[in-house]
Amino acid sequence: MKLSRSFYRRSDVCEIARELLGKHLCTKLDGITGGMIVETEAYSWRESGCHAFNNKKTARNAMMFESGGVAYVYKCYGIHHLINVVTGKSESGEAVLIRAIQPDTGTALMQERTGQPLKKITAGPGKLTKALGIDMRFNGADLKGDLIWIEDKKVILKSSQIIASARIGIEYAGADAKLPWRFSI
DNA sequence: TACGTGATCACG
DNA sequence: GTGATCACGTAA
Repeated sequence: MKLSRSFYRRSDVCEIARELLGKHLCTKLDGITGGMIVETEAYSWRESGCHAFNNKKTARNAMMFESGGVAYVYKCYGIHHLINVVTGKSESGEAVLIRAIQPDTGTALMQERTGQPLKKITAGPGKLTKALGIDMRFNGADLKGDLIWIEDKKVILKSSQIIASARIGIEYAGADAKLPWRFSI
């Protein structure tokens, strides 16, 4: 079952980031590919690690201000596509970065796209987008559509299985870089 | 550890 | 227009 819009439109982005663990991110291009989400990070306009810090809207981050339930895709270091799930109400400027998945659907296609051993796909945010075929076409895509969606397969996680830690790659954010807004299984 | 990489944004 | 910067990946 695909996650509902009301799941995404809640106000606590950290809670949503935590609850996305164990859900399944899927895309459909040549075929369906997907896997279980095992690592996420929360971002909010209130802190300096976020593209939407201070509610500053730019061409790149505009999708972060849509109402929850769409994808925000951007290119990092000119090379890698990164995907976020936009959360909250319209104009709230919050999103969850998907950092890693555990592939389980369409694995042959994912290997073909990445040319990598399957387990390496779990390793980082730029690699999972390549495996799932995600590029700028996905920016703004509706997560209840047929191109990309997140499915609840009723995986039950104990709270002891979830680790909260500091987010990766945002040293420039000063004190906000230390917020424990990264969640992993 | 270090560096390639090019889009993006704040400045004129 | 231009230059500094960057939510990464890879090799070593």
